[in-house]
Amino acid sequence: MDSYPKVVSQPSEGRMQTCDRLLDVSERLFAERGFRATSVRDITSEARCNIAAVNYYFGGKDNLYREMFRRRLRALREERIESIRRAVDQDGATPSLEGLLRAFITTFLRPLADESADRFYFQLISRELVDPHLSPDIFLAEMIEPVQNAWTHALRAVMPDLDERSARLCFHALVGQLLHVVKVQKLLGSQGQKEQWSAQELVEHIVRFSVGGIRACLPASCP
Amino acid sequence: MDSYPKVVSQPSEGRMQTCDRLLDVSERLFAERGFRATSVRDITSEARCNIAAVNYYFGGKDNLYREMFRRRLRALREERIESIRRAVDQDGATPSLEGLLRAFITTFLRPLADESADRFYFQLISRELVDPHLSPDIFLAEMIEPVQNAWTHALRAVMPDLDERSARLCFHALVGQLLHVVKVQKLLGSQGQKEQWSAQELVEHIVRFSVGGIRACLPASCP
DNA sequence: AAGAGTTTGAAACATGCGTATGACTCTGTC
DNA sequence: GACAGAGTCATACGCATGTTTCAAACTCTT
Repeated sequence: MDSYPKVVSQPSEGRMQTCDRLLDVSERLFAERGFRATSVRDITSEARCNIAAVNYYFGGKDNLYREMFRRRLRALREERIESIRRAVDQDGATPSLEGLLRAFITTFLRPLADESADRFYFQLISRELVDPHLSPDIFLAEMIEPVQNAWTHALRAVMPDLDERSARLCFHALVGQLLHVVKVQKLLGSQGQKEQWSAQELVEHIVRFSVGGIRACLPASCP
Repeated sequence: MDSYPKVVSQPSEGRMQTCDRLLDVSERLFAERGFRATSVRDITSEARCNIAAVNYYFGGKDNLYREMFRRRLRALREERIESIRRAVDQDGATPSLEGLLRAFITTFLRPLADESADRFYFQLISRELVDPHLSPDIFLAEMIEPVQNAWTHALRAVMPDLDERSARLCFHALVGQLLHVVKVQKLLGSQGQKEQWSAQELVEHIVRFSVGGIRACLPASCP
């Protein structure tokens, strides 16, 4: 599409290329401050390069944002779908609802680990959902829809009596919990708040809550 | 605190005062576009007054935002707490979990009605959670904490076997669902998406899901 | 009617923004 | 050694922003 140098030379260079530093720094700053609150000067300053580099490599701030976002989107999506798939046909015979949930939740929260390369991506997605700067179908078509489809399909394999509309609603109920709990956790942490939860505790709670929630959505009560 | 005119004269004037027009317009624009993307010129232009009015009445853009936010905060909080209280001791005898949930969810979603005076407030809160522009304790102390306390208290009255930590987590799970489902609904609506849910359907689903979720968080399984 | 106090108005100010330009350095090729 | 091209740099342009200024217009009391 565009004809900017992008990553022309192979990444064999020992030192990090300007292009990658821009992507890394902008990922962190966009996540921490948001798109508009992050200036090109902030980014290039922290990336130790000239202002013109953004336009030279990406052709503008918007394109930098888009490329930064796309960079991790595919990998993250595939990781989630793959984890769903594995949870369904892991034990061959009877996959459990709880196993499916635990697998998805764990994978979903993995980027929050402190050492994770995409630990800023979570905040970035939260921002993009509330205040989109990408053409909406990018995130919808390349993330939400595929994952939702995989999950809904897996869920209905585990619980055939659940109708599809309910299954999709359950998916959003689950994702809503995940996004919100992380947000609240961070909000309470920034304050000198006493009440906190460990990651382990959060996962366990969401698993239990969602197992109960999904079971309750069955037409009649069954196992 | 500040010594700006604020609403000095009584609101007996037939025509709307500049001050109120500024609050109304800014509420809508801040909700639709976000804080930074809304300029003072945009606001004063739509409010049909001079740019200087914002600084004259509020002393700056930030204060306008804060006052606009505070204006509805107390009423909304009291409405939610009151609805919780009413749900608990309505029938005198045994309040039901489902009744408590339905009451809270309905009240929570009420501002989304098209004619509601605070129909923009929902989006505003979503934005403020992800990208805060108020000192954090304002929203935490004047909204989240009081409502969470009321709800947790009511929930434990209905289900005494539920421990407090779980009850608080259940609260956030519920709010997370509510905020996210609205977001997704809007996202799908902006696209030419086939799948949509009616407000009625959403409420019913969240009630069922949450009733099941909360029951599943009990230490041992009981009625 | 006069004058004090309040509210509006047009214009300007300083700042920060995204982007563009042209010169410079470095590296590899002939 | 000359050349070409990629990358970097300081700098500047045009524009939008929040805020300020100060005079004009209005409102109300006396």
